[in-house]
Amino acid sequence: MTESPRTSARAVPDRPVLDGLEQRWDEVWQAQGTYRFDRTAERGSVYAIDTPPPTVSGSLHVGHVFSYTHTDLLARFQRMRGKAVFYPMGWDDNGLPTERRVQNFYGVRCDPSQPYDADYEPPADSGALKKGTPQVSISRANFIELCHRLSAEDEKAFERVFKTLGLSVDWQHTYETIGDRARRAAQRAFLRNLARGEAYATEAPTLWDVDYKTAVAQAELADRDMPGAYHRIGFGREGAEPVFIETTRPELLPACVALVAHPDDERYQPLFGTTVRTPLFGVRVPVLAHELAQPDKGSGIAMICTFGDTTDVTWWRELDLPVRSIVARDGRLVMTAPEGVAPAPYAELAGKTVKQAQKRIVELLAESGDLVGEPAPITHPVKFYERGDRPLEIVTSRQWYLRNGGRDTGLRKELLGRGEELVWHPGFMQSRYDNWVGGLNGDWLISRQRFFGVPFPLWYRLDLEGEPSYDDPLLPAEADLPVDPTSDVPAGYSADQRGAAGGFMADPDVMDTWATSSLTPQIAGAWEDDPDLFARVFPYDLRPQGHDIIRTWLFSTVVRSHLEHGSVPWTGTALSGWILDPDRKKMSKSVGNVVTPLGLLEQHGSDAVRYWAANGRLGTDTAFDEGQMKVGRRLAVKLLNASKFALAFPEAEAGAVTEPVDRALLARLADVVDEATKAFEAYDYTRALERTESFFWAFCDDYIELVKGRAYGADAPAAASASRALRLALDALLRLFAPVLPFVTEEVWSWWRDGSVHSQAWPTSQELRLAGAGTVDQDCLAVAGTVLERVRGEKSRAKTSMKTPVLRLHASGTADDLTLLEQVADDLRNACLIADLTSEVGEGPFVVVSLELGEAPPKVARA
RNA sequence: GGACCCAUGGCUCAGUUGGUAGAGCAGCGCCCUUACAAGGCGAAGGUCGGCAGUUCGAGUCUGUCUGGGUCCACCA
Repeated sequence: MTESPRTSARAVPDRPVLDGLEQRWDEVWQAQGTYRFDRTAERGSVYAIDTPPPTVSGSLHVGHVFSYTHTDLLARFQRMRGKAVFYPMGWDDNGLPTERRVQNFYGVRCDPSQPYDADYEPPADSGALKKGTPQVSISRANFIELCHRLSAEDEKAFERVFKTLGLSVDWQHTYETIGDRARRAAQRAFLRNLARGEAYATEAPTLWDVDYKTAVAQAELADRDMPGAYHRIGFGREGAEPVFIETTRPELLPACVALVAHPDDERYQPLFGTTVRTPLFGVRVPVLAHELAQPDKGSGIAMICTFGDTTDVTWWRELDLPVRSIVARDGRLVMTAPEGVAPAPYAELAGKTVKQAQKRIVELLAESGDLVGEPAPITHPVKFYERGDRPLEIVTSRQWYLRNGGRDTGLRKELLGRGEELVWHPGFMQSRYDNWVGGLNGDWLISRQRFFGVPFPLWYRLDLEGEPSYDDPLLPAEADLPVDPTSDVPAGYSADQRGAAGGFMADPDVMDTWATSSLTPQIAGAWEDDPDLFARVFPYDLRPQGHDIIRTWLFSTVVRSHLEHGSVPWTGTALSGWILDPDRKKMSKSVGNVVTPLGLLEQHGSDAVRYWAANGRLGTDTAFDEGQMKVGRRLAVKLLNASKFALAFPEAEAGAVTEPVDRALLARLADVVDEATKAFEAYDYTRALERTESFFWAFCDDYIELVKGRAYGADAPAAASASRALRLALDALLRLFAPVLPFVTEEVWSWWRDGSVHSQAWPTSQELRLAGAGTVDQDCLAVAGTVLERVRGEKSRAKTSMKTPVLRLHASGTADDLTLLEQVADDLRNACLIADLTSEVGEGPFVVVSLELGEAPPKVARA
């Protein structure tokens, strides 16, 4: 492909092409600030978007291209409707994904006990590390430096993809979730939550990832089917047969604190109130009754361990049982047996992983005869951290929580009410929200025992023994935020008092990434930092996002806004669907990594890829379909060529649309504008595109063919009417296509118009009706279409060229039809090469009665 | 176990308030026609997952079943 020659800024190229449009127009848009937010606009004329900050942990994938295009379509429509569009971009670079990427990329591990090394440099061949390369321990500060370094590189790459894709983001409004502004907002919001009693810390059993060594929240859980086995184990009784339980976690036997059966279970009623002895470890545990025990499960009686699953936690709490923990935070069994547990057999398990311990204890139980029969294999769902590799354990630890209605019916109702206030696109997605909020079983655990995150902004006083007092933390002033309590010093203390008796210590934890992400409206809108801006954008108009994170991002954002501002964070939300493999599965990582966004954009062109994305309705999963991209590319090419044709004739004076066909075309286009507008207003960009596209192809195939002869012809007024109508139609069409095909429409616009098409007003039917001289009968186009179709059909059937003349054509229809025919007769003679066009009044619809083809013209070799 | 979405020609999908189905792609045939051959034109191809209802009439409303998919819950 060669670059189209362009002699001046306003000329139609001889051979227009799509290649290179992305770079050329992105540069112009950035230079001219085409998408800059007008921050003098009043709230009423602002359209504010709470853009999803993509996770910066590698590369964007096809799904991003898909859903971010959806947002851009809506943004561009709103902009053309006269709104000042606030369309920021954020980078979600804090949290575990970045840590994991840094670990793998540089082959390092964060060890908070290491001192900072100012001269540390990661290995030069980073990024090509083989799996299993031993990780180098570096300090927390060095680790965080690497997080910043790597995420900054990724963010540059992401920005390039988004610009190539043509997102009309205002790149002057960007933020990072680990940036100062985000940390300040997250800490400020937390301090206010704390002051209002919405945030609290407590020591309790929590779900724990043994690899990441952090607590995780309910919203981050994922069930995975895992192989397991029921082990039937006997518990000894004084002077009676043993009681048999079945468990999938025999390794937790040393942590057993009771047995439990349903109160109505007659088999076990005699045992309630008695005690039994755990095999191997000889601990005396009570047999208790609780409604949660299911008689039909296993043997109907379960062992309660501290802690095997969340039901254990419930039993432990409600039955007021002691703690006998054996699983440490690294996923290994503690070295010392809990009190009362026989040390000898336990010593065989100490230090082993849960998996290893299970293997050994099964051997021990088999040897001792306490294991009955062979373990019965089953497959059962096991809770995982959604990013984790090993099943979650439950450990007791001190954690921060934020009230989210999980333990408070009143708050839960209010939050359901907020969901009701939102306009959901599509509407059925609200049930996801309702399901989730209705099913919450605890408050939101917001603390993480990690490094690259927003630290909790507080310190604890140390008493004279050096023990922290958690009840009255030392808090920073809001004006001092953000703070890092591990390096900053609380007011009234000096740095050398850190960790000293009578001094202070930092809260060691960072916030859950969602605790920051839930504040994206506040961060992007510069809450408190720039009250003027915030007032112009909040509450936002739109939250676009994936439907998989309704329970996390969407819900948590509603929670924060409800607590802090007493309102919804936005008035509407648009949920994009998944990208599916050609075999209808969710787009797999492997495919997603092979098909890189930039590669796609380069191969098909951004407009073509956007066209494919625009065909995916909100909330609907869409197949990854390069065929659709080819169709989109063809559409863009067609737009270039049709525009070139439409602009080939001299510009006529205003009001020169006189011919019925021309006026009918504009009238039909006016209807299309109305439909597209209505669809876009309802967030149905797909329908808007479909209507526009359908009109456009008819415009090319029928209308242009019909008026071509007249436009080239010598009848000046008639030619002027065609030229004028072509330009009016093109003008409106370019604007209708502009949200979907920003590059090609801008290119064509630049051939004959000033400014950017993206700054123009969205077309209205009114302007077309005015230009097209009011209401006209569109049916002459239908009559012409009937003739065109028939003539093409006959020529095709006769396997002859479209240049073959029609000697005679005879049509029949109502008197009205024949009047319409008369209006288009000249154009039809030109377009179809009809020598003799006759008609008669007849019954029924307009129809071509007969036609006779002439001789095909001699084939002439083209130059 | 609870909730939600989907099921229309080989493939991907339209079908707005109910009136006997539309498009694109693929396949097939034809055409170098002065905007367009990485193009254009044309013909063919479905009775709308099954069943039962409401209705004069249902792809389009109700119930039910089947088959996909998703979310949540359970997970001794």
